[in-house]
Amino acid sequence: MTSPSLHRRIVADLAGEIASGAWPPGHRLPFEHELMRRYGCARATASRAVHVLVSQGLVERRRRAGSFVSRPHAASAVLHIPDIRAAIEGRGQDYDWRLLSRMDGGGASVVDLERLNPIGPLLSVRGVHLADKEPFGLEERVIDLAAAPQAEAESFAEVPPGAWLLAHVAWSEARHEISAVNPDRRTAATLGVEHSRACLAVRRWTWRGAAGVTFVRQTFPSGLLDLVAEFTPGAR
Amino acid sequence: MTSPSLHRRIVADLAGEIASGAWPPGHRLPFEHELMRRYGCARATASRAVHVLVSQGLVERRRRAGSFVSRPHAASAVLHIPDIRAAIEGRGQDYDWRLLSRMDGGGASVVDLERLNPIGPLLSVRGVHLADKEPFGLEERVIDLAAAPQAEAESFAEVPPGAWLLAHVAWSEARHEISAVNPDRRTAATLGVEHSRACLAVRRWTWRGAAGVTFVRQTFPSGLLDLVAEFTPGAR
DNA sequence: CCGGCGAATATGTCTAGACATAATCGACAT
DNA sequence: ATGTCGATTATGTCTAGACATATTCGCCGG
Repeated sequence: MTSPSLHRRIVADLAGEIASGAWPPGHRLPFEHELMRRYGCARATASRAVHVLVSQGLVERRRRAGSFVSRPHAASAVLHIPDIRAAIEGRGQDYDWRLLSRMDGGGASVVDLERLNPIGPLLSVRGVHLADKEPFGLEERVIDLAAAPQAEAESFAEVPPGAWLLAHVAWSEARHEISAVNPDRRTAATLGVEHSRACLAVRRWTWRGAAGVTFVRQTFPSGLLDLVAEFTPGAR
Repeated sequence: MTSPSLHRRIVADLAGEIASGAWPPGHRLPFEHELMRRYGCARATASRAVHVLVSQGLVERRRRAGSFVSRPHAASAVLHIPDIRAAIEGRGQDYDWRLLSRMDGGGASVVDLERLNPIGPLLSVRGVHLADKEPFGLEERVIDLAAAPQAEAESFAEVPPGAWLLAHVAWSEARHEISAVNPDRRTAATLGVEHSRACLAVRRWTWRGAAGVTFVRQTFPSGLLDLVAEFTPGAR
């Protein structure tokens, strides 16, 4: 047993009480002065430990009142955004990208584009992710050329736009909406599935500040891709 | 303009440089001593500001080398776990819960149950969430009675087990898997939809430490429920 | 019984130090 | 060229204070 640092030990002790259920939501933590006494440390150290728990969402603090185990735990989890290439190769299959079309203008619904709030001319890219040459997922993407001017010179014939954007464009905010859909006629034909086949649809908007960077709609036939979200307090 | 606190201002300034793209991934932040000079503060204050960015995942620090804008940004987002009742009432509809069955033992696939790692006897609950008396989603749940002994005395005829568990049982870890499925015959009949109708399926395992608390499989016909995940650096 | 006011108190923020530690860099020797 | 070693340096951790500020609680008067 190494001894990392005192404030980490305090964090671990307090988190343990919470995780075990001994301190239920709403329970008041020991005051900083009590922690000082218990661990023989300065107030800054006790305070820092409790702040770590606050930043993890485990604890809420109120002046004069104290620190409390927070309730809403259940409301969120960390969603792992899959890298499609990695997901396919993780299944032991070969990854390929096939560009279907690349054109100026916005090839998405008006509602979706409005939410993006683009400021410049748009570029639309449509293509298929392939696993062992079989369709794995359809990608329909709109890129704001004001946010990613270099995209104009990129054909996206070899490199899927998702990977390209990740490497070339900074962004600060993203929103994902996940739903199940029956594919429309064109999507079903492209993916080689029936209209009746359930598909997982991910729509993602990406912004830098208030300005839209890109919107993408990805459609995966059922069974090919699972999205995973986890909640683990100590993580990060 | 109010002036909140100095370290918050430093955090905001640094985060702004990162969000704007001015400091790309890999860029080195100013040293703490440089921040002390620039803001006229003590080192602890500068250090605290950078630590906040670390806890947000925006920055990584290496001794002697300095602090750097971190790369992997894209890999995760915060998934909002919907409260089904709130989702339905948010649509302006009335919420209802109809219990279909409540029995001892595990009514789920062996694989799903193994992952749960239950330690006590199991209770299975099956029921439907209703919006304006129409089926909204099917819930099939397994509860480990060792983790939630009070569940034995609860009929779940009035209260859906999700809400009940949230209020009565503490947990520390959860895993969600989201997929699109075509409902099997029984599920389709219960939900009043065709087998061809795409459905969103959420499977959720909940643990306290290593011991399983509950496993649930929820199935929603397409169009009724969207899952939303967001990435916002300053959030929390 | 209720409402307002003041005192007590826990956290919020910050300073000015101190010593510890790991990583880097450069000088030096091989 | 290459490898070793020690000095340097930036962060890691912590102390012992200080003043600020929001809440709560109890007292007291109406």
